[in-house]
Amino acid sequence: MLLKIEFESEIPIYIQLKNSIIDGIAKGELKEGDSLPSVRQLASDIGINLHTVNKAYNLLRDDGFVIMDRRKGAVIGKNSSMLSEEFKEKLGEEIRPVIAESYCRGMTKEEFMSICSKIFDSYCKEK
Amino acid sequence: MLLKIEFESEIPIYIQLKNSIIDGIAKGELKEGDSLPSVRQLASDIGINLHTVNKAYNLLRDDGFVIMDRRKGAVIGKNSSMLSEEFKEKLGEEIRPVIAESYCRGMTKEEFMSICSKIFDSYCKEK
Amino acid sequence: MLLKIEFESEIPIYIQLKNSIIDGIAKGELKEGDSLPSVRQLASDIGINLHTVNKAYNLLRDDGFVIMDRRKGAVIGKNSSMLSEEFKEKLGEEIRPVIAESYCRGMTKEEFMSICSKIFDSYCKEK
Amino acid sequence: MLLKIEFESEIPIYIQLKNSIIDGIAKGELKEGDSLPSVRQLASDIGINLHTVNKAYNLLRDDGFVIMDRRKGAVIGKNSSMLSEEFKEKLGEEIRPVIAESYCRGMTKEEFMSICSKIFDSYCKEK
DNA sequence: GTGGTCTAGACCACG
DNA sequence: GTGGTCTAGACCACT
Repeated sequence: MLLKIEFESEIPIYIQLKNSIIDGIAKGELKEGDSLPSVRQLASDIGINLHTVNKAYNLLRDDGFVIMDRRKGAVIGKNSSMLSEEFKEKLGEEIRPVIAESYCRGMTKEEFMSICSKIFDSYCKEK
Repeated sequence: MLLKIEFESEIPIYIQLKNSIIDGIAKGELKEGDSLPSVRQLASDIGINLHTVNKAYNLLRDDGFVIMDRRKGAVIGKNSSMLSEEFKEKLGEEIRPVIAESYCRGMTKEEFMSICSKIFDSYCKEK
Repeated sequence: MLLKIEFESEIPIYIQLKNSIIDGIAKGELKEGDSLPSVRQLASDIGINLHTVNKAYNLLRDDGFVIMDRRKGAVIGKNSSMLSEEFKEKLGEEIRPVIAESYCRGMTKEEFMSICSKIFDSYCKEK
Repeated sequence: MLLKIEFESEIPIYIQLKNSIIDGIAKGELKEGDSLPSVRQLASDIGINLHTVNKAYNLLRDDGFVIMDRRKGAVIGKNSSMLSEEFKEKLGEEIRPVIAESYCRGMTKEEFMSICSKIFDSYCKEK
């Protein structure tokens, strides 16, 4: 699996890293039981700080995507029953301003839905 | 129009403010030509620093939502033809990780689309 | 002569006004001896403050483009021998950063000179 | 590279700073990949506030001259394909009043073009 | 009165 | 140590 980090981006590296791994899980490239590279390994591979990788891993652990094992390091957990009401609320708050801006800029509902649909399909089909 | 700012939020105040105003435009509460409160007025109303308001206004100006009129201060601009390819790209990059996480957490495409649809309708119908 | 003022511009109105009048002189629309509208007249025509017009007129007077006559108001002066070394210096300082940026952005000398040439011709020919 | 700031000038410090850096790029003193001093460093060197430096850096970033690297701070970006139509328009509007005034003051086209030519060459030759 | 500029100092997120 | 955010208060240019 290939990790792309944009150091120029305004998005923090540890968030990009977290998103990349979730993206990998969504695409099926990372499956339950797969182990992630060690913090040190990944940090030196990408050329970033240890703390940065650590922070990403911890976030993934907090969200249930990853389980930290003392021997095996970080392994992908079983992603089930993670669809809490809390997440749905957070989701709504997150996409609301995006939708508002899209609407203001003149995007039709159809176009917006179409874009979402394509992205969603890019995960569903490959699995 | 009522502006809600959550000071405890991790989202910067000036971003919340910007989003609130775009939300107001999307809802039709703010229309082309309407003038916004002065930076000082709004700052004291909300209880924040005027520079924070200023930053939000400048971002809105850069995005074309607001025009700084030398006589009237900040007024809502005409939101037309702002649907650039650049924005669509940014939009895709912004929602992709949100969709990836939703998918990983077990959300179906139908459910996700339904949530988006409701939010979109909350703007469309009131217009 | 038609005066265009952009209230949304970042350029102060009194500067725009001054530039417009100089533009009119350059185009030959305003000639020596022509009288400008009264401060009150022009202010109400454009819909701006008296002080703003006054400021523009005073600048034009300071630069020798206009002479303030107690009876006739502001009249266009004779624009000759105003090519001081001081002005040439100021000119150089003013266009240097413009040229630097143009060059950095990849504009060739030919293209830049061509643009200048066309603008210059727009004044020369009409006279 | 030496930065000259005139505190008595009517031109805002952050604009002078921005122009100085673009000037440095044009002269070839600053090349792609070179990193700029940190905002704090530069601010204390020049003797101004760090926010003023920050504003200049952010403008340069918005214009594509500089990239904010999360690890290395501000670095000079690749200045290519920045010659948009938008810039050409802005350029024309910016130099038009300068040319108009020069013409009114009796400057010949040849003299004006000669001044521009010399300034342009001062950048070209050193590259 | 408006926004724009500059200063000063604080805290935080990031790496 | 980096830039980002926020506050506070000052002065100025513009209208």
